Amino acid sequence: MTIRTRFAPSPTGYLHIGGVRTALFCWLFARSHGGQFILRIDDTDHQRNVESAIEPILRGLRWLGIDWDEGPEVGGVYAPYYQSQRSDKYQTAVNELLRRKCAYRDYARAEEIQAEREAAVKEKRTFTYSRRWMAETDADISRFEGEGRRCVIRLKMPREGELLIDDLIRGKVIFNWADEQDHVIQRADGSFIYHLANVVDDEDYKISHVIRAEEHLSNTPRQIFIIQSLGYNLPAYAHLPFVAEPGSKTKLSKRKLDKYLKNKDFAKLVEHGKSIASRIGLNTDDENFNPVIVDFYEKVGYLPEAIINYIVLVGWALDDRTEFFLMDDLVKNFSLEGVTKGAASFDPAKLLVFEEKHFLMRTTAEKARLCIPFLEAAKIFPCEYGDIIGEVIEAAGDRIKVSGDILNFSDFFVDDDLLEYDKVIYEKRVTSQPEAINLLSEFYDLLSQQEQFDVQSLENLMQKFVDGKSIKVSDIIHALRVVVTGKGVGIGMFETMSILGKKRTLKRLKRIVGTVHGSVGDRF
RNA sequence: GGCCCCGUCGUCUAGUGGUUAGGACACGGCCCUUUCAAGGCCGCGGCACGGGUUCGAGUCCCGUCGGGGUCACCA
Repeated sequence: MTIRTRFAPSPTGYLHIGGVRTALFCWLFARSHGGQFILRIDDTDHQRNVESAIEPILRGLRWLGIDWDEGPEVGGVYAPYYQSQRSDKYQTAVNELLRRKCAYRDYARAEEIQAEREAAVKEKRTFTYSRRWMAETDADISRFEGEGRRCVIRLKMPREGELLIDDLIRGKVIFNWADEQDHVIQRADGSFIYHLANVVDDEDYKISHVIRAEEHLSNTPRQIFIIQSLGYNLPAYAHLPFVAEPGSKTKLSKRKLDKYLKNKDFAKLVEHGKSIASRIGLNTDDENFNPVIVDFYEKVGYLPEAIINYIVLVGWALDDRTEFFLMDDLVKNFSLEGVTKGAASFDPAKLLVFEEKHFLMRTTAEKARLCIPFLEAAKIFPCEYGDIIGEVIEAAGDRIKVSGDILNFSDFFVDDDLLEYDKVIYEKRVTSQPEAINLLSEFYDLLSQQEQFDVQSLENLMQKFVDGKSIKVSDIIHALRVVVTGKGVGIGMFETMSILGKKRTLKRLKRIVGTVHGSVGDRF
């Protein structure tokens, strides 16, 4: 049997991180068995703007390396892959269900059904529709229509017996048919409900394994009823636990950002993302600028393989020690048996660890290629010092974990006369230190006579300088850092000067100690 | 509330009757240190509870408790 799985997103306009996990597991299962992965758009209830609402989803999946064999933009033998374009198939199925008396026309008004439901709740019993407005004969139909009623089509569910589902992840799950409702499958306006469309599509597309989130487990019986009624092939089911909120078991939701921000690690993730996004002119107030949505990571410069590596481990494990995976490793090793049953919460801190590991694996040239777009977006590139980017990246080492982090080192690329200073740090390290300017001034003179500008020579020079004055390196180096880089933190000071070179280092120093041996200038 | 699912360190997990319950992240301490990272070493920390079954239970059974999902003319 050919393994065929599918991921069926609704056109919501964004790709949820939990959706990614589901899609990834479906994709991995198909790929690891030499099968096919199908993408289908569940747009039965959305009429407008479908194209713009699925674009972010398709782009997100592609960015992550999750490609589809059949579906939007690639077509396939069972096209179309949009539910909105398959109404004729659904109508045929509904007619057949009606013919086989597995479904019926129901003329109840919404309030009438509601009244029955409320009565059941009041009497504390399971609600079971009386089928009072069920029409199975032409006489019934004309009578109800004579009363001005309109009908929906409902499933005529069994009212006794059990259903056993053998789920690949949960094992055997038993449902009582009597607990199930006569669900609507076609609305009064003629449109179709998800459950019906879903089953018809899975049959038509020859889906062998339905791998989806756990929230669908409860509505599997009604789908199996349709499958059995129509004589379709029963797919294998695998219900995945969902991705939960940080530190909780509740399903992760895009709309609860405010709540998640109370989590320290989550807040840090957002903060970090915002600091990058704001520098490249992105609107960080956009509701989709949110770590629950995949777009966030792409915008800030995360590596897709890091997201994949992290998210696959939320609810799946190979063994007791292997954590680092590339896509190929996953295709080789993935199996549904490794999927865990409990909901697993999203851990922003651990995600960042995977990002770091994957980023550090890249060569300097690759990192540069990833970082440059951010410098361009921040209008720092193109610039005349562009060729030192490789040196900066190497010196920065793991201080750059995400491509956008290169912006923390933009001071290397700005014009020496336009360097901006962190006022607070400047005050602390220079203005409020009486000796600072004099020391820097003397060091400036030494530097200007220095030929060798490599790290070791500069370090030796500094050592000699402080030894001669009976002070410590730390008594001057902080002031030196602010003056040369504008910041209080950064890569090693001698590396910094070495990368900038003698000319630029002196130029920057001179802005502050320009009035040699003089007082603090009113530079800003 | 009915039905269904789930329950190992704070978090992600390994564990398929006999383990000093393992790893990773986070956290704490020490070392290193010109800042920030990183790195090295050490440490804290868990089988939800109660009954069974068994020579022996995190692992099997029952119950309790806790968490979650679902009960739409949403998907």
